[in-house]
Amino acid sequence: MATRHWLFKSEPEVFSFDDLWKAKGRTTSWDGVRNYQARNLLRDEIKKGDLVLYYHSNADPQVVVGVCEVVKEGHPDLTQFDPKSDHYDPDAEEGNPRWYVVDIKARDRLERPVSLPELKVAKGLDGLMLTKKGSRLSVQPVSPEHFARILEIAQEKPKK
DNA sequence: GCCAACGTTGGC
DNA sequence: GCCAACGTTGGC
Repeated sequence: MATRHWLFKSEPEVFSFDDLWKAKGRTTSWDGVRNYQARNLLRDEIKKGDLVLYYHSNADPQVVVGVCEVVKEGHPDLTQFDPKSDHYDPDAEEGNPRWYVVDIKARDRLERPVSLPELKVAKGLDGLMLTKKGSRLSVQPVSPEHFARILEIAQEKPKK
């Protein structure tokens, strides 16, 4: 199957691309997703070898900063069973997990971060979910064309 | 800090 | 099953 492409949002205050870069093996489990649409993608759609754009939301500025690779496909998010976790879900049953993660490994830092305003005005990114109004999904599909275009923009000089 | 957009919950 | 109330996300 062809490699597919995704975009994951993270608040850098919580877990930045630098944090991932410094993590053991530059790898982390993408835990804490508590939205069913995103869960379905993590559990069913996102495959080993897929590529992920790492996006900093709720940041100043909001930027795409790096590329990661999926190194482990959907498996249960253990934080749902941990009462001490912020992501604890009292309704999740052992043996019948409700929430899933994939593991991602940081692969490349972009030449430069590409900001949300740039993505909005860039040519060739029509229909990108990230720039749609009201699009809050924290795990989003990205078309191969859009993915390539964003990497290309990162190679270009920043526009003021 | 505000608030629009959207998702979830729960009463009926 | 409807929908109002509430909670969260995330841009501004």
